[in-house]
Amino acid sequence: MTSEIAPHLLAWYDRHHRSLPWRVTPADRAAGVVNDPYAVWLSEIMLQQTTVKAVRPYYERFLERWPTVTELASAEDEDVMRLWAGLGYYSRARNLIACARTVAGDHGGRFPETAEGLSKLPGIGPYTAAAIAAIAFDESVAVVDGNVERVFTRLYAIDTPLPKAKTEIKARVSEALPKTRAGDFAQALMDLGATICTPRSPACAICPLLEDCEAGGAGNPEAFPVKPPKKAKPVRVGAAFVAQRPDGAVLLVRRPDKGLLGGMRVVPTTGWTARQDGATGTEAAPFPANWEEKGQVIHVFTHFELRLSVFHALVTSEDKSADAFDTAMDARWSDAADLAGEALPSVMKKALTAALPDALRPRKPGRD
DNA sequence: GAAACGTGGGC
DNA sequence: TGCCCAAGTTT
Repeated sequence: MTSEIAPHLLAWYDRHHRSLPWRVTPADRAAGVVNDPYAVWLSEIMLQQTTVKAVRPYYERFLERWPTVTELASAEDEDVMRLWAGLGYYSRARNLIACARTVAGDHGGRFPETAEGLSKLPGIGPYTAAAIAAIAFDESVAVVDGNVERVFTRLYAIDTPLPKAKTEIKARVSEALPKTRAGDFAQALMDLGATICTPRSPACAICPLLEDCEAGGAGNPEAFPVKPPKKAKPVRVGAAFVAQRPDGAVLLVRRPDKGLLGGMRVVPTTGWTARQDGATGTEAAPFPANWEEKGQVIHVFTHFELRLSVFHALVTSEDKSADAFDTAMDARWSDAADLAGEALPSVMKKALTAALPDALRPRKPGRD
């Protein structure tokens, strides 16, 4: 029998859609307002594994600073990393730059209009390609993200563990696709997942798809989706060294493009290997100075917990060694007043604050 | 297919 | 407090 999912869902979406800065409302769309593919792309990249609440201010700042993909393509890499700082998953920012330059350079400043074309661009995988194609170009494609996985495993009580269940989920979404309003359908599914069909305590009583839903009918929606067990999170140990000049400037280096915190600014650190012992003291300092331990920072990454011992030293003119810290790691002194605006990941903001409580205040920190 | 890759918020 | 989670992609 014909699925009633799309009509039920779209009727609900017309009344209850969320208002989001990157979104054209159903009413606007009906009035002929079109989505800006650049805005859709930017929001989709930022929203990967990231909450709407966290994304909103970043999205606004990016769009104001770089209103078009061509302007973003011309941006300095480090300026992009600065504005991305704190949002996490920094390879997204590096891929954002690469993608903008490809679109500007190879596609005349226009995004490809199909999921297939979009998926060839850096940072755009199966989900994002489908989402942009549906939302910006109204291509009729299945847009499957974590929300959609949750909604559909519940609708059909799919108990195959993720990610193996993805094939069946995608097939079910495809057969539920409406003939029109592909973008609204995708966004409606995500809104439903975010506001009604939530991971815990879903609001089945007010769900527009309750009569279509197997798990909802059975009263066990929280049994879905089935996920594989998680692995234990190892602890890693290291040290961070905050070198400061008498004028307050702090020595920063740049992380390599690939890997953890790639392309971001940090103070000199030891490696963060899996070892539990060893170089967490001044013997691992980047150069000799009057290092003093100021505290410890614990920061939890996706796949390990980091315990960082934070050292501080006032570097005088006699400490030539600090200047010898050369361009291989792109080292430079950051003025005290500039520090808060640097491309510092959150873990490094914690470390700096541990050494210098006022270091990241917008105004110049306290004199020495 | 599994592992790497950030962060802040909710309960 | 600690675990889970959020519009995934890349290698």
